[in-house]
Amino acid sequence: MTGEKVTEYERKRIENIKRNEELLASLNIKSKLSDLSASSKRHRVQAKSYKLSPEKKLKSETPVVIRRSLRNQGMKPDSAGLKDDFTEPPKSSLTNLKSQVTSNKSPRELVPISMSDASTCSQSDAVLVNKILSVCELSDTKKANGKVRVAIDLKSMELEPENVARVVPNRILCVKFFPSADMKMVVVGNKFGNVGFWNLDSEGEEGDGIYMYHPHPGPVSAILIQPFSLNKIITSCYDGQIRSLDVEKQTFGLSYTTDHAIFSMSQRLDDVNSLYFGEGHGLVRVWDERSGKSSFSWELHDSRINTIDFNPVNINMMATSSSDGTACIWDLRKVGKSKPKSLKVITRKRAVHAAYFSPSGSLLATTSLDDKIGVLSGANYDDEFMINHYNQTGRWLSTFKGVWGWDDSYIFVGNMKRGVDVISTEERRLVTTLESPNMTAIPCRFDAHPCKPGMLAGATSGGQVYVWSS
DNA sequence: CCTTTAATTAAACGG
DNA sequence: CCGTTTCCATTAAAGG
Repeated sequence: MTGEKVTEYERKRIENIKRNEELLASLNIKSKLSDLSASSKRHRVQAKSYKLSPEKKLKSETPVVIRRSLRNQGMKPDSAGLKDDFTEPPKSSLTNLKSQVTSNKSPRELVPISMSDASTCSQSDAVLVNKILSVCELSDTKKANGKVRVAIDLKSMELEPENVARVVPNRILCVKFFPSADMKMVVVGNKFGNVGFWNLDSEGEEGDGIYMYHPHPGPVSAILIQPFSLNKIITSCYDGQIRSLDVEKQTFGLSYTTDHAIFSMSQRLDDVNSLYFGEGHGLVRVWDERSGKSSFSWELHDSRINTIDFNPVNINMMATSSSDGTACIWDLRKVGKSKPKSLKVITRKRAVHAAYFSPSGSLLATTSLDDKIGVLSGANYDDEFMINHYNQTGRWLSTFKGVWGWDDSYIFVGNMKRGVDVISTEERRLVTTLESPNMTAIPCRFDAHPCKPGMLAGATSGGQVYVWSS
């Protein structure tokens, strides 16, 4: 699509600007170090009251180039990530200047990064590590990580003030609950490559339950958590990396790297060793984690793939949504050298940003920039009804993606008036909007807690997370 | 055709 | 409280 080329140009331009900025930042980084480290402590203290944040942004010295403070990007004062898709790597002066003030690894480097190196908070994260590992060590009989499928009462859903927090700075692109009923913990990824953890069960514990790391140099596009190995958290990045956090080893390992952006990632329930991700301008790649090889790659779209999802019941069925204006359902039963068989193509007027199967697998919800949410149903997904829904989030907000709740009844999607619209598939209309004075910004990305009915996390473009609960 | 510009938009920050 | 800054979306329209 022509839009893609504009984006490419834009990216290139921004990269150059960023590079200049990095150079300037390096020149006077020493004078800023004290300020940066001093204020990084305050960040956590104020994390739950974003409005009163005392953080000071580093004042820009020149109005021409776009400048962002390292702290504003959630980075340690000495770490910096550079991407070089379009030009030669910045050698010489910049590299040397940086090496004078840092011995830390850049998140761009193709090696594992330890959690402590990636941590952006001064406080110890031992409580977080212990929490995750202790739930992992529960005996199988005590474990409660089964996915629930129940009807919920929308009226019971509320947003308590203590379930609001700023977990990371800036724009959140993805949010995910740990798939365990023994935990109320969300993980988010933001535009700067930060991965933030928020333990909502941190009552009586030290700190506020919020921990932040910087394992990626760019936007985090997806988060996967293995239901049966909760200590393994996989993240993908626009800068072409997939990292796998092993909480036991306390390292963000590097699973895959490419020059192309990774916009989406998913996993089949029956195969935890394969990652499916959308790479570049329409490629779906299947990566075998154990062999470290790409088992398949298919050119399925003409533009970026925004979501990949698997039918929870018919496990060979995969749905993709793309900025080429289509959403597709694929049959993965016969994948040899050729592409999977296309079972269904939905064509929309504009980019499609999500296509998710319902919990029973019999419905497919699509969200498109053409201001419609579509629901496919029927034996071959031949029936479709559309709901008008304003999806123009503009430049500063992540796009809306309608997600399913705990059964096939409802789809949850953000709206531009700081509410969560709820669409009933039974009534085929918008039935209610979740609103709360505690929701002071627009929630764009959602995740329903797989084991706790009524618990829904909404994430904003300002780094906040709202956890609604019954 | 391809390339480039402008306009749009919400929220955090700071004076 | 209000003006400034954000700048990895997206599209339409203008320009070559």
